[in-house]
Amino acid sequence: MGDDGRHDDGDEHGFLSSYDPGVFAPAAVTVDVAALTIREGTPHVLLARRAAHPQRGSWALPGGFVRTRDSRIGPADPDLPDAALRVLTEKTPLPAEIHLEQLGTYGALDRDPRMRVISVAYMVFAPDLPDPGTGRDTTEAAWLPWTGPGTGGDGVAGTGGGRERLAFDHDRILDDAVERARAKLEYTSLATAFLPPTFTITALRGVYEAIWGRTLHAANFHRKILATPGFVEHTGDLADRGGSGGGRRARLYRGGGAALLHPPLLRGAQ
Amino acid sequence: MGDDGRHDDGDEHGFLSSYDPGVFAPAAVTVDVAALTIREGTPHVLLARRAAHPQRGSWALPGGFVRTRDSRIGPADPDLPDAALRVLTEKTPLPAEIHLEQLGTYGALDRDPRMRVISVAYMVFAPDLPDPGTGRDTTEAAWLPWTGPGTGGDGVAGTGGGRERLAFDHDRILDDAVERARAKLEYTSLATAFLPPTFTITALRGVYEAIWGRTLHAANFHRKILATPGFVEHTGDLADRGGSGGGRRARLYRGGGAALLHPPLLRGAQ
DNA sequence: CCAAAAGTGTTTCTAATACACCCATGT
DNA sequence: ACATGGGTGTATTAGAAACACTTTTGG
Repeated sequence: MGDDGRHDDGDEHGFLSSYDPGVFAPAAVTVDVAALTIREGTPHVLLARRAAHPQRGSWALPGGFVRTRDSRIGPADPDLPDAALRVLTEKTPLPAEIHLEQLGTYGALDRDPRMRVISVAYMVFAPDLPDPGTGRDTTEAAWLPWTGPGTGGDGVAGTGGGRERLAFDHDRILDDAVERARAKLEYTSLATAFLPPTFTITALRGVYEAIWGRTLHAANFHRKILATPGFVEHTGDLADRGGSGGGRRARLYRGGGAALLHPPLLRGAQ
Repeated sequence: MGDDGRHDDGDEHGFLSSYDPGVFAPAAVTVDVAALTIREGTPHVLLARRAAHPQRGSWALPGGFVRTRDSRIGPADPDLPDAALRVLTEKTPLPAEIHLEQLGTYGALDRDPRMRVISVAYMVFAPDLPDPGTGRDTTEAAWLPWTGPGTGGDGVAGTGGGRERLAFDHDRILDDAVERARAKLEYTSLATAFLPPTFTITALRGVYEAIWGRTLHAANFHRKILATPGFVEHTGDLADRGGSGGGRRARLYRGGGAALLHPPLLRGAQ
């Protein structure tokens, strides 16, 4: 912010009142949210059909313009995370505890045909949530599987589990989000964000296997988790038996305090 | 971007021509750059004195508004990294190869007193560069030492090597940048970005020691670097002896192709 | 010769991996 | 009884850390 549009030698108060934002050709600022969860062992993402042009009818990440001042639509967003949560709850109800973090900002001049739109992308990691009903704005929304980088990259729908391409550069944002999630599983306790408040070690392993896309050695994983201080803590309870064919009841854990894991869980060799 | 300010049932072309950005109260978008280097074993950051209000005269990260359309000031920035490099080269000349990456975006409603300013922060990691002359816009700029989180946190200048507080929330951005650099040294080849094209293993170790703020075991570090595939490759040359008291001449290396390190260099125990 | 810095050898210890095995529960 | 999944024991191996030592240079 060293380069101002106006050079003013007056006192600070005089400057503030005479400031004219118009000279900077302000851009529109949006937030887009890549909300990830795990269903049936594969990553899913919350998508919404665009109700308006451009690219009306395409799937897109939930998003919307950042509100910079109070209006009849609603109050201004105090900060960017508030805006991200707001656009997300317009599509689906969220539990009280939700993991939200910034992914990055996308601002190529031509990424939106209307005008320069600079989009601050957020990631949400959530446990398996119910399917969204038709939202407040009557836009269709759904949790859809993410099956690999460039899911819609070749634009072919319905082949090999693919999905049509997302609107704007949202395919790239989504791929960046999954790649970030993969990396953060190694050295943070992020995986617990995909699970309900209490969970089993096997469920935790399922998160790693779904996001990393490969199986892990169950016995060693179990030990490694318990050997990492602060990752999980035992609740004292056992899981009530889930349906199928037998097996010992697993112990229940909840997330420990630690955000960073020492040592990390490396996915190098296996 | 699912929430548009205008609900239009017409065709896409009609929508584009009738679109009115004004309804969204667009924010100003800036880029701010935390350019880091290492001098005499401690991290330094490029700062510029603010030439205009608000906070005129305070040190701040180099920054400026993103140009969203061509004007007499200059052409529009094609993408955000272009804007970051532009505002940085206004303060100091840069070498051809420069490591630039996005840090994050800061958009709290009250972070700038003029209006809502959303700032996309970038990081630059550079080898030791000459002191900037007085820049094109006559703003004073200098490489100043970063001595710890909250360098200016208590607002006291001149005590304990401290520095006055930076403008806006730039102290926080700078601290976030250093913390990110610390983490990335572990699992990427980022450290080489702080060095000239060829360097010695000892110089590489100096980068780790400066950023992590502690000494490392020289012999084990040496072996570990050479055991990490793709981190460095030998040039075949030796460093020409630097001044002081004796010592064997070190081999010269250049950066290898690898961006990610397997295994990582953990700073856990040592 | 001596000090200083680069680089290698070697021992010790810890942690990752693989695999065998026991425990608890459902059918 | 037996299949299934949870959890533990243990041997093997790879890597991290500590320390001694050799090599090469400047004074």
